[in-house]
Amino acid sequence: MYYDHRMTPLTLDRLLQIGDLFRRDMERAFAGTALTPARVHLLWVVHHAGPSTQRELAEACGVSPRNITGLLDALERSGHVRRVPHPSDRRAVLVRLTDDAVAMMSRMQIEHADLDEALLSAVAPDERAAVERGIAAIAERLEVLVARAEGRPS
Amino acid sequence: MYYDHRMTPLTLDRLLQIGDLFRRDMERAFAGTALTPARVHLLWVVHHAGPSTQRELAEACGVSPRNITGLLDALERSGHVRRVPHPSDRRAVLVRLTDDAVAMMSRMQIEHADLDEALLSAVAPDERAAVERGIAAIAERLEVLVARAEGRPS
DNA sequence: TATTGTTATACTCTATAACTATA
DNA sequence: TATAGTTATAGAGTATAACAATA
Repeated sequence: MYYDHRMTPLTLDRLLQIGDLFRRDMERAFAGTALTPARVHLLWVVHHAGPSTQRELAEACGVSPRNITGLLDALERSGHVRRVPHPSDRRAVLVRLTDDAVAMMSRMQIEHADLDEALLSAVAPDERAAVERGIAAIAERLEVLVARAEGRPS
Repeated sequence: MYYDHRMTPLTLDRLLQIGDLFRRDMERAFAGTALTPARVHLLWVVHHAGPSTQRELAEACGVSPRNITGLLDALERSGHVRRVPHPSDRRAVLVRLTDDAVAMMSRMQIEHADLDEALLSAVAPDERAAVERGIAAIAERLEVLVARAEGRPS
């Protein structure tokens, strides 16, 4: 929560507020279950990438391999993923969603798209295309600025 | 990181990506110091609210009072805040920024506004007003949806 | 009796470093 | 020698519950 509560918040504050609201809502939605935002994100990555090694998942999530081990331990206990042997590399494992998890992620993907639509419907119809373009442009600009600050000019 | 990497990401994915990029950049910027995103956010709240009780800060940050105790312990050790006696309630303390922290937060506020401008300058000038309106509308809509989901119809 | 903040405890997310088993 | 994943260790953020001092 890095946003401000002044009379007229900066657009950047609004953008940060959106991320926080989303995360908080996800935590609430999964309260009492084994799922957390980090674990759901990992499921999301596996859902879209298909069976993957832990190394690949660490890369895709932008976290350390060790962190993936811990998240997967929890997701395996809760029955959302299985670790199966890699067919050609006995060091590695392939992470797969269970059938239940596949069904859950499919539902979640639909809800995600529904939420996207519900949010965009708050925009004036004749401005919607501009808003979608603008948000994409802002995200891309920020990506460039962050990459530059990290010293890897993209 | 709840966004997707498909060819044409949903606008919602872009919005979540923006929040993650911002947080990651802040972590990088403060690496090696005592500051973290949660602590900076707390400084930000104190900077804007003025001297406050821990109870008030917990409310403003949306976290437990116990959590504020821990964040303030670290910020006091690092010389960013002081706890001073409350003038009329001997149970409570007033949290104040140190002079150094005030100076730092003032600089940060300027940088924050500069970043806001840098991001919006990525938007076509004739669409900028629509994009600002649209993002505000999306944030407000999401706030309503989350409040409803939490069972406190706003 | 209610409130402010702390101590006690616990869980999650995260990281680095050292180690094992394989390549 | 390099890579995939785990064990060991540690720090940060978060929560609830029990407690002290004060209101």
